[in-house]
Order: sequence, then structure tokens, then C-alpha cells
Amino acid sequence: MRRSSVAIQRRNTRQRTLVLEAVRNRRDHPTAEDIYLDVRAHDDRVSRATVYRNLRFLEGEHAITCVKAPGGDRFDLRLDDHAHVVCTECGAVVDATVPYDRDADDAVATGTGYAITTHRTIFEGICPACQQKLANTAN
Amino acid sequence: MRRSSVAIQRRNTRQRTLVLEAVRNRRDHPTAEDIYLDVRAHDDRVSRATVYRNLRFLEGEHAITCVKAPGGDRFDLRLDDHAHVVCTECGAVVDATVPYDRDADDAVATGTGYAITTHRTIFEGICPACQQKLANTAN
DNA sequence: ATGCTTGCAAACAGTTTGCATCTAA
DNA sequence: TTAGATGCAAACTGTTTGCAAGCAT
Repeated sequence: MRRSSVAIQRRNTRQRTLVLEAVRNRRDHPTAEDIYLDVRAHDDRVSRATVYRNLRFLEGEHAITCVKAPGGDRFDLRLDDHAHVVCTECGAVVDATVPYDRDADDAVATGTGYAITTHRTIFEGICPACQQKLANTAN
Repeated sequence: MRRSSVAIQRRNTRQRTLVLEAVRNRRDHPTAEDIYLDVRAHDDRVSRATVYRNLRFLEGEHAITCVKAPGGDRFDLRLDDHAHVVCTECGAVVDATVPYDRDADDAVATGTGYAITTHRTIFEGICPACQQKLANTAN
């Protein structure tokens, strides 16, 4: 017996692999443009559109996650849910040191009637480097 | 003795007041465009640029906050820090029912070296209305 | 062979900016 | 009087999309 709904078939193209590899090889939180440049370093014929399409695709597959930061989305290999810290001065993004609070999802689901799938926490502050820079410029 | 740095002087223009009023008069989380339309309802000569400028200005004054949602920033009168819930189907934004966890800021500051000023939590899920809609369309 | 994917370029959405003019203080 | 604020339109940034050609299965 066949499935009534058409199975979406995804193909492992060279470009798709390059995009995933690029995300995988970075510990920071690259923008789409960063990924594009990394991919281009391996194959300079890949288009930006393909990078964007694959980034969205991989996000849909839950292979990667995106962090909405000012100045554009940042991508991240999805190993587990975790929070991020973004520097309000330079835009640098690092992982936060607090655990993901799964119970909060249930609390909000109960409180709002929404079917909660996840939550994202973004801390805002100034990174050590920018604190330095600001201290030197002070007054 | 004079202050060495020049004080920034802000003016209370009619347009600025209209923008703040518009945000104040809404309990939902309007986009810049929503605010623009509300302002235009009172004065159809106010430009979009002025609305954007004042939205950013008021954000800088901490009079309002912005929630980064897919499809554009949402604005909110800042009464206190609180989390938001965004519907992944229709984009609706409502306030979450969990308290703001101030201790988390300290924990992250200690853990990362960042000078944390705040954090924003955005829950993702499907609002009651869209759950209905999806149920009706289901297989 | 089939139809998902690509590359290109053009389209897009949301937002910002240069500049002459206006206006709050 | 004067520097901040405005309105307009053009510029910009990040991202998406239409279409013909390409390639994984």
C-alpha cells in the first residue's frame, strides 16, 4: 500500500553538501553571507541563491538552526537547543551558558493556548573586546 | 562647571508624539507599518521615514522595545521585560506567561564575560486559530 | 526519463539615508 | 537663531523568486 501523500524527495547535491559542511566547520555563528563565502572558497560557481535555499532547506530539516540577530540571521549546527549571546556593539554571537529550560515551553503552552514547539533566548550585552574598546574611548 | 560632552537635545515634535501614542494605544505587537498606518490615520502627511526614525529613537530611549520576528520587527510599549510567543503560521505575537528570569543575565555574564544588559525570549508555536485551520485541512 | 536543483538576474520587503526645508526651543 | 526633525525619494541590505538548463536518482 502506497502512502497517499507524495513523499518529498530530497537530493544530495554537491552544493547542498558544501553548505552543510560549511556550517559544520564553523564554531562561530556565521551569516548566510559567511557561509556563501566559505562555499565559494571550495567552488566559485555556487550562487548565493543556492546557499540561501539550502540554508532554509537544512533549517526545515532541523539540521541547522537560525538565530535572528540584528543585521541578519545567523546559522548554527543544531546539536541541541541552546541560548545565544549577541554583542550589541559588534554583533558577535556566542553560545550562552544557561541550560535550555524545557519546562518553560509547557508553561507557556498552558498559559497561552499556543502549541509551543521551542523557544529561543538571546542575551544582549557587550563582548569583552568591545568592553575594552569602550573603556579606552571613555569620557 | 559645564559638562564636557554636549547634551543631546530631543524635541517633542507632533510626529514623535503620534508615534509613541500609536504604540501606546495598541495591545498587540504592531509592525512599523502598522504604526505608520495608525499615525497616518491622524495625520496623512507623516512619512514612513519619520515613523521608522522615531521608532528607533524611542527604542533608544527605552520607551519601547522591539521584538525581532520573521517578517520584520514588532514593537511594544516597554512596561517591563517579558517574553513573547510568535505563531510560526501567521506571525501573530502575544506576551508569554513566564516571568522574566533576571538571574539568568548574571549567570551568562559570569559564564561568557559579556556585560549582559538583558535577554529576550521568543517562544515559537502555533496559535489557537491556526491550530484550528490546520486541523480542518488535515489529511 | 523525471522532477528536484541550480545559476542567473531581477524582484522584493523592510529599513535607512541624503538633502533641502521646516520648526521646537 | 539654530540644531534637531521632517518629507521625499533614492539607496541599501538581506533574502526570495521566475525561468531555462542541469543533474541526482
